[in-house]
Amino acid sequence: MASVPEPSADYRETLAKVPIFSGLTPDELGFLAQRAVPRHCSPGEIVFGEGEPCAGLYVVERGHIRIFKSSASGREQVLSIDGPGNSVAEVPVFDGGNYPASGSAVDHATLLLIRKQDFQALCLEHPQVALKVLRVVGTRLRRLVGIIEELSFTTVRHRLASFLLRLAQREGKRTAEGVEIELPASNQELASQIGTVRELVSRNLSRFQAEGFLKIEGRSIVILDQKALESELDGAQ
Amino acid sequence: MASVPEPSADYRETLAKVPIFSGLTPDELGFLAQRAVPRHCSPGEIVFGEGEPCAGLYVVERGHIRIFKSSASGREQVLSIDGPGNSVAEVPVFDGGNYPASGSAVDHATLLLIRKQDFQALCLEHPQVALKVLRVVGTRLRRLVGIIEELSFTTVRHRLASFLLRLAQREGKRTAEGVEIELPASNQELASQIGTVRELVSRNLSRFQAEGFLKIEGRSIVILDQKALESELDGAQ
DNA sequence: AGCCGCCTGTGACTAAAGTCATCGCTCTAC
DNA sequence: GTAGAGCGATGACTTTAGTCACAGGCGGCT
Repeated sequence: MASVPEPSADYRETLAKVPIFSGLTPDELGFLAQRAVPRHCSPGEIVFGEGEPCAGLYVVERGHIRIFKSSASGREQVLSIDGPGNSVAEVPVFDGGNYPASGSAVDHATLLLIRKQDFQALCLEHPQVALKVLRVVGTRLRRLVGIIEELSFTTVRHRLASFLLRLAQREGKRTAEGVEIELPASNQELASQIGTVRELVSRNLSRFQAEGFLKIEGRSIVILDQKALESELDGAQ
Repeated sequence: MASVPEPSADYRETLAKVPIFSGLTPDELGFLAQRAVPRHCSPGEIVFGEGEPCAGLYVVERGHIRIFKSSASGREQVLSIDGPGNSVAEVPVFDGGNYPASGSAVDHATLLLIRKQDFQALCLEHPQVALKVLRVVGTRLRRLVGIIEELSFTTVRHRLASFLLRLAQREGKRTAEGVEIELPASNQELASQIGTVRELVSRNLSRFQAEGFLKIEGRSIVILDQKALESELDGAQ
């Protein structure tokens, strides 16, 4: 039964790994750790829903959180996926509004909730923390601008190519044939990450395969001709 | 020659009106005002270009700044338009990166540049300033999420309807027939604000007119049937 | 085994989005 | 006035996106 961590584990270790808390002393981390509310989520579970009042900020300890918008007709658009060491929902903590999008757990995830008022107090005492949050939010904002750019200027084919290349760069394994990458759990999920529907993902993947750019092996893919995929990008339409 | 303001005007007044500086004392405002670099821009002039290193944050004193992305093929996507009292380019000041998008003056605009290091110093001394910046950035982030939502889930027709209604709500004048609003200078410009091309704006406006929703009178429009326009929104497709 | 739920892949279709070319209007410069 | 630039409207067309329907595969469960 080694699977359960120490019952009343100290969260300091987790918090110390989070960039926005990197400048804090052990005491200060302890203060936060004491007040943090742990939460476990099963795959698919909603962590917070769009429009709900904001309880606070979540720090991801284990697993991944998917931030997304959903439409009336059931489509979803993923805004970001955050893993261990990331924080999510920093924004509504500061502007007082509700959550602007929903968050769900991708896999089994462990989170720490830092309550709004605790966090604001911390920022007033430690201005560097606020500056670090600004940096994190800045990155988030850049990512959103990137999504807008892709949605506004490019085709599904282009976005898929760029998605695959990004995956390859981050977690691709070099093999004899080419770079092997692991696709998201389903085409539906991939579709919501690049802003389209399941069918178009399937079709465009097949087409890439037919063109000899890649080889599909179930949920993993081998990129055979990376150059060709890259050349899909510069036309930028 | 009354067009030129006092040569060495004090910028404190301007800065005092900016939300992020609202908690500062006159002395502190004076400190900033002394270091601020004034800048005048003519209509269409580029204030900063995407990818350029960030000099600092701009406060809009007069006129309007248009923040936008442009594509290789010449299309543009407007991210926001900020007027007097707003600040622009807060983000790259904090994350150290380059400007994520370009900024251009819509009309004759007067700006104050607050240099990066001055502003960071201010935030460290006055944590509340950082918190206020976070609030502003939060608003910006929400707006971007809104754009993504519209681009990803809706049609041009829908976005146009929602754009007109937003305009009507903010600056519409009630008349006997309906609400009168003033369109952006050109259809091209309107197109980049809702993420499409000139022709589709023209066509969809005509179509709305043909359907009796509105009446086009040059660059201004009278919304005759607001309910009808609103009902374009809920289908959310 | 047999059924169910969930996923993929595809063909056939509709409907948006975007492109291209053209016409006509208006304003400005000369 | 006249030529040219710039913009709007519009028709004809191409391309892309999205929808619908259905066939099959795979795994879990009873």
